[in-house]
Amino acid sequence: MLPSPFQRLSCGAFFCRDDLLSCSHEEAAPPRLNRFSPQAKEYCQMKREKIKDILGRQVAGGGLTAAGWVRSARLSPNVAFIDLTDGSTAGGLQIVLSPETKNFELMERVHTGCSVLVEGELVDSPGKGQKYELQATSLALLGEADPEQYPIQKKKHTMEFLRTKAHLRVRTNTFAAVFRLRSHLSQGIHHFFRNRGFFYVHAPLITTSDCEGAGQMFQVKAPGEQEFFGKPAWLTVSGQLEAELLALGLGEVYTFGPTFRAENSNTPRHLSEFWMVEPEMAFYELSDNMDLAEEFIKSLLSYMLNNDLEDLEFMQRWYRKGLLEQLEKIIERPFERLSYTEATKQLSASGKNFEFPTEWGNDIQTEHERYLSEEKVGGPVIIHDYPAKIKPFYMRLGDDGQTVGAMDVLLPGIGEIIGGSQREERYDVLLARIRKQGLDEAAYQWFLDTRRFGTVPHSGFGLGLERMLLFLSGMANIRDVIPFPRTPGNAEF
RNA sequence: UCCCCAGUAGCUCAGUCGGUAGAGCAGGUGGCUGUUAACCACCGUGUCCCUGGUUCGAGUCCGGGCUGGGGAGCCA
Repeated sequence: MLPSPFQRLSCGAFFCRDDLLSCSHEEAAPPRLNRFSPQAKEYCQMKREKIKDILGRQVAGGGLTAAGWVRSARLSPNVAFIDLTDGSTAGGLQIVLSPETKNFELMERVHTGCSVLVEGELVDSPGKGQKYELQATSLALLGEADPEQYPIQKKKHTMEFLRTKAHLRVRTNTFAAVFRLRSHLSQGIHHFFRNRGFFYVHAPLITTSDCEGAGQMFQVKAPGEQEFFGKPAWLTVSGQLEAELLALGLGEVYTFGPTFRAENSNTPRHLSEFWMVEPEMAFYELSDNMDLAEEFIKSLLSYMLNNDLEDLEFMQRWYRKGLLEQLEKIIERPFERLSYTEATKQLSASGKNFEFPTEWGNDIQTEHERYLSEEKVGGPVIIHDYPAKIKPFYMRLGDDGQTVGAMDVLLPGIGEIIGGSQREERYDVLLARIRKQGLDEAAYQWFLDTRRFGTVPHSGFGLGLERMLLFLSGMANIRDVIPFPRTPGNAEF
């Protein structure tokens, strides 16, 4: 464990060891208090309380200790204010200091970005904008932030600028809210599947199956000439194939983890490293798959409204008007379902002057998706049963011999959020499709084995975590809903 | 990868006809008993993205490049 200048006492308060701050690692000596907090001993009277809990109190009154980062500070001779946040909640705690506050003079060094520890009494706030405020009895400055150098100012910054400060942007209201939403969304995913008896399985991230169906892959190499795994290996683009193996034994499973695409995609909706949820279910046909996908999205939105309404309200206020209403509408209404064939007919009949052709056999383009989900339906749309020739080998061939049991869920403003299919469970048909698409059947022997031995109908889909988060946060760029985005030419932090 | 747009102070931007740059915010100093985008006064701030060219003279015009953004493709 690294020596830290900050030590946490059993009471929960912090103090600073200046022997560690000055890097003279004296042993055994009783820890001396840091110059910023000569009175820190007294903070051991009380445990530090999270601002979320403080603001959630039924009534004011009583002493407490709060610690966090200064969002803004205002100082006059006889009164000073700190807007304090500790990440626990969207709101800040209003700290009021007076010359009677111990170490009031430290306020001259308290600026946006500083970390402080404050002891005081919680009172009803006479000011506007907050219910409670903390009347500080003492102040400790844990970490200064030179206002001439600290890049985050108490004003609006552009997302582009904050992206270059990804190590500090979590200290803004927006990014703290987004990352709390991200955490809740992840929890909501596990919640949904656990309630339905699905098992959480872990697919490998390193794979030796070239061509998992989706685009370019990152190659994995160890130092030296030899192939570390005995053959070329790559980072996975999907856990689907392995999830299928596990579903054909466990019944209903899901993976949830990072996945990697080496595509040179430069858009607000693509990452080189992103997180994907991939349920895979035995004994599910395509309609069951679509039912599950619809329930899944609705359940996630409900979960978020029930568990992190505050951050959603923040995002609605600053980033997307009408966000909550939009989410509630989606929960209430059935998703529109359209076969690919019907969809192309509607596109052709729309009277729109599309750039790309809408004849049967062509892929659905972004402009088509937007028309269907934003104009025609005005809500989520599921397109199913696509032409076989534009879809991968593992999708189940329909009785017509022309279509496969694929389905995409489109969300307004986002486009494709889910892609899935019923899997081809018939050995002969699957083998024929592998051969037809020019793939190496030997590399898929283990995959084919599941169809040779005890095969059953099964289905699954993949949902992009960041796209879901984009949708429910109202953020515009996918690079702003993952803490440290990886995109072509960019892997800082 | 293709198309379009942008790059000027710490941040957001303006900069006219080619004549060597200036606003707001942030910051500093002083003032102010309650602010919450605080307020009032004063102060400072520049590789005008890089590179080559045209010109007496380039932030401004032209070529090449880099970075960022938007759109498209690929996809989740």
